[in-house]
Amino acid sequence: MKRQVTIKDIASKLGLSTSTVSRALKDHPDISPKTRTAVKELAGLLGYRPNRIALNLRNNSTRTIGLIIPEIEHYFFSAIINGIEEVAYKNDYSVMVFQSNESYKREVINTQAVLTNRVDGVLVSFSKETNDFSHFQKLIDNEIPVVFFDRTTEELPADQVVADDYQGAFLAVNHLIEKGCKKIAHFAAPQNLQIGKSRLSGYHDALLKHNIHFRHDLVFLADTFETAKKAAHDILRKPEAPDGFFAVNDMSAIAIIKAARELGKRVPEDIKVVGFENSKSAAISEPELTTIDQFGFDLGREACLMLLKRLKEDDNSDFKPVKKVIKTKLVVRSST
Amino acid sequence: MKRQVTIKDIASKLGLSTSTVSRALKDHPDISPKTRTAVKELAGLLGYRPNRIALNLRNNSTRTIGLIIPEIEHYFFSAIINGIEEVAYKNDYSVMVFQSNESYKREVINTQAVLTNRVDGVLVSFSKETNDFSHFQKLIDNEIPVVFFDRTTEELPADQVVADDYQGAFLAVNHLIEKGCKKIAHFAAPQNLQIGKSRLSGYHDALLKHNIHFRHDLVFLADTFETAKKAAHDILRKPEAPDGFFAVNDMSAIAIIKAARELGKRVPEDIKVVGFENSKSAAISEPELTTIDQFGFDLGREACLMLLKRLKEDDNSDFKPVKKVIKTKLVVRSST
DNA sequence: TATTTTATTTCAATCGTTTGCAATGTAAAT
DNA sequence: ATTTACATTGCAAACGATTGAAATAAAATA
Repeated sequence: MKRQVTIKDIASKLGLSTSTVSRALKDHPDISPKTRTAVKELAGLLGYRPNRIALNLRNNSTRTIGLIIPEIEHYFFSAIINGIEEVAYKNDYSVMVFQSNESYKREVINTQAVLTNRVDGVLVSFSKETNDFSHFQKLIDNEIPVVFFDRTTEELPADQVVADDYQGAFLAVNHLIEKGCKKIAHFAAPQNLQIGKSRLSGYHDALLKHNIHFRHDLVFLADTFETAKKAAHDILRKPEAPDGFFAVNDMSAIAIIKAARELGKRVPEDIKVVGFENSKSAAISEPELTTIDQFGFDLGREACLMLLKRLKEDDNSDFKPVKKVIKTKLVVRSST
Repeated sequence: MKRQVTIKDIASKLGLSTSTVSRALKDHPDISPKTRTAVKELAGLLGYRPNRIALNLRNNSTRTIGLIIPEIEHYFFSAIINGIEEVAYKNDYSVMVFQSNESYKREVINTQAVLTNRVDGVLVSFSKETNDFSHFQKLIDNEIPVVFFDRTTEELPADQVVADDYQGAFLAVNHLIEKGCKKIAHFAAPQNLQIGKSRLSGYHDALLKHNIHFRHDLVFLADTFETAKKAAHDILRKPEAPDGFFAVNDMSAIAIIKAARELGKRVPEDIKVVGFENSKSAAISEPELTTIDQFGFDLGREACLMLLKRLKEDDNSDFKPVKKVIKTKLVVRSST
């Protein structure tokens, strides 16, 4: 690696001390106009750039945010990263990305990586496998601000940003009922995830509102394309199959539509389907998918803003976790 | 921020010098077994973690890779990031992500950010707007290894990893011809991008092979869903509309299918469509899209491996840029 | 016992920048 | 001409860890 131009180089070339150069570069009033311009000129000429690493060491801060996320290759998460990066960029922060790949073990390693990299703060959406949160507690113990988004927990004293999952689910199921569905199934996420619970309870309460009996045997654990396709096949083959489906995400919903078509059922005539996410794929599927917009970009933005706010606070002795809820929206398309 | 435990704390608590502690922690043979175990024990007790920032400064290296990418919210790029992060993770590197959002201006700023953050190397796929590469040249001038992927240029002395765009395009168009298409249109990417050129020439040569005359008026600049949808609408309404379409990416291809359906044309009976990417959406569209698999994950892996290899080299006086081409594959589905 | 060898440990510089305080120089005030 | 004030600049320590060279201690040899 080529040696970068340092403040020392400028100093010696000008016969000055490093302190003077340092002050000149940042317009310290003590420095005479002559030396200031001379320093700045030479700095420009040599292409001097302050060494961030040295500053990091001195200031004990890296202006870097760590992001721990299940998988990037998922529209919702990439939308969130987009929002995060946008805010970070505007505030002159950089983002380090760590994928857990839905693995608890890897997530623990990620938290360590985030620590060794001495990031200023961390944004987390944890893996489906995660039930123990002590690795995140360790971050908090190190006084590194943590903001959870989407996949969050109440067990830790940390800020949260989530979509209004309950409201979204309620809207979705309410919509199905209004469209005439009598028997509505729910393809749910694992119940260790708060989003799994909230969406299930939104489903539950929407049924309740319309005096439809909640049935445990209409709730299925199926939150990926593959599992949902398989489950939908089984369910739709039965005589008394549901006429409405509320899936915990778009991929599962699309899998249901695919399965229905394969079995010769028409969507939305025979069965109606609502997803959750409003991904690109939702607008592409045939018929186009009615879904709940989760506003991933905004969620990312808010999470990052919240973290930056924490980073500005100097005193966190009276820390009170804040929970921000992003309203969701029903997007009606032709699958209902 | 809580002060972290340092080597100094351990030293003073044990009545030793920092040098001894440092050596003890890394099993230096000079250190006596007694002190070594004592140091290690206390280090474990206090939860000592070496300060990476201090090491960064000393070693003038951050074990960090900068990634400059047009947009994360695009399946192909997120697949690439996934591959990159995988390799980086395994080699104990971290990845900093910078989006250009297809903006030249922002891309220039990104290269500056990458410099100030003192990353060890950079992976780049440049924006559609980029025609001038001097900002990347600046990275190279600073002796920061740069590897370009997907969107690359021959103008700079840097490694490249690309999909075999020519071959992919050739396969796609050849397939359309074999399926009986007589008049094949191409929805192309901007021609300042190498991928735009290569895919066009693959299209051109496949026609040539089958003695089909290449017609300029069958090539359209349309590489997004919106532009493609609009173009397809216009084209398909004409009397002598094409019976085959080769689109530069899946989104454009899906837009063509959507437009065709809206105009009452059947796919694949009336027109056949091939995309490029093999995104999640390709498997979801109706009919499912025949496409070229670009192996984004592998492309990301290879690009990162290539960069890491460069980082290991100490002497780059006889630098010879390497270009790695990832073979593509035709994935036949029901749109042809 | 004196001297050499060997095993441990410490000193001090280094990485690049910042900053409180001391030191220098110069011009104004006495 | 001497003191005072003020404007500039330099010194040195600090951030945390590493490392060549010097220093000390202990053990081995003569």
